[in-house]
Amino acid sequence: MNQPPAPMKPQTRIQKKNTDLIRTAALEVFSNHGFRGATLDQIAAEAGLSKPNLLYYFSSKEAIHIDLLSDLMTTWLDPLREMNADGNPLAEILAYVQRKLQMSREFPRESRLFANEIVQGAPRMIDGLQGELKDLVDEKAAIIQAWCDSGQLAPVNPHHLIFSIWSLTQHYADFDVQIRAVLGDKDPFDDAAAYLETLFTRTLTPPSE
Amino acid sequence: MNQPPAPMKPQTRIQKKNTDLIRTAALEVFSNHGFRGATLDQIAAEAGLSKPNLLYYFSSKEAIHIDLLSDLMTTWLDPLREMNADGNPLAEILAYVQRKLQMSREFPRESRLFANEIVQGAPRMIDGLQGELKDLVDEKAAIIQAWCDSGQLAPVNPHHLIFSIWSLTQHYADFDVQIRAVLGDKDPFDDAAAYLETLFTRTLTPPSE
DNA sequence: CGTAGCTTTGACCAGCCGGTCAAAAATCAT
DNA sequence: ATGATTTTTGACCGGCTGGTCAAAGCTACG
Repeated sequence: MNQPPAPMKPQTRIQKKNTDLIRTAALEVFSNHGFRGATLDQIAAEAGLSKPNLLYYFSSKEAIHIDLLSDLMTTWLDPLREMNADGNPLAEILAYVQRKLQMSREFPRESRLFANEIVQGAPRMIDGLQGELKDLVDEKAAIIQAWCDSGQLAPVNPHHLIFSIWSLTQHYADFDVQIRAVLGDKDPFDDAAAYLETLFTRTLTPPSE
Repeated sequence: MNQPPAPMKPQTRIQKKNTDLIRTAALEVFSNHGFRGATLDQIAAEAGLSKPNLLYYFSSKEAIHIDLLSDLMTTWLDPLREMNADGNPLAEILAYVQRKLQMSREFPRESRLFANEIVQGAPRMIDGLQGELKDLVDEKAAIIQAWCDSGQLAPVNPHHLIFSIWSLTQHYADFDVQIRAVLGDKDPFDDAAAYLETLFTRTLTPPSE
């Protein structure tokens, strides 16, 4: 049989090499231009392959995009999963903030891919958002609520706390151009880390008394 | 002479009506699909005009987009311009936060148009970012710095404070889909307003002593 | 070395999309 | 009313883009 091995795990070494090449190239192009703005020719050029060769490994442009997004959803939530109900509340949250900021620094393409998709209504992610993501957020929000109730954290709306962490950290990847336009080309991440540490410490430290 | 009146101010009543129709339609389509994802046919349909008719009023698809963006840049910065060096520092900043959040609530399309453009590297806005926007931000950052120095605000990095206000407020427009996926379809803005009030109050209230 | 299966590609296609144009329709000035 | 001007549109075009296909090249293995 001659069937392109698109949806299943790659098997031969050359299949693994080329699907990885394609994923990397597609991430670069999709994150810079969005789904509709990206072309298969661009992705092929970036990957150093011919266009029909891309379509030998993935059945369509959309298949590549979906492949990237489904990978992304899980890895993107990993830092939140690590938040531990048994740790020190403030330390756990500050560590989560720093992990998330670190992801914006190391993986800005992934962040922008995500942002592009959400801003345009997440047509290809809505299921994941309402399922995996909502469940995890609700679970962690309950933990934060418990921390507030026990007086270990100053009282806050737990869901909006999580939204604010996403917002503030991803902003440094997604709006990178704007930030550099204002600050010049100096790397903003060290200052950002210090600022966010201060902001969340002041917001969450319970009133000493 | 027969010259399309595209770049100058509309004159006849019918010109004003149709350019406004087109702007409204284009805002809807561009904000939902991005520049590349939007088509002239979509915009024409949304405006209730024929495609050649669009191009009678605007010389190209890009001309419509640029028209929207240049309007946006100034109105988007208005809330920041209103921040008054002579007012009460904390109150001034909290009022700015609420104005900006209100804009996300009332004009989510404008916010998403802006976000789409920035995330993809702002190819058509970079000049405005490095000019008008940078100048205004530097000016207001100096005011905030003075407030911190005089002890009226807790010390913070002024530029990153401004970034955080942008990030947190625009998030509720740009990532609306994600927020509603987690919270359900209940309007999140009232809770957001309360949360942001708390967050910035705690962050900026100087240590009482 | 031969061959069976995996990989690569040049040539091609149909549909879409931004944009043009000439002519028709509507509007306006007198 | 009527001629001049503005507005509208159907028909069309060339280039791009996602995707196909058959044939050629390559690899692994007996």
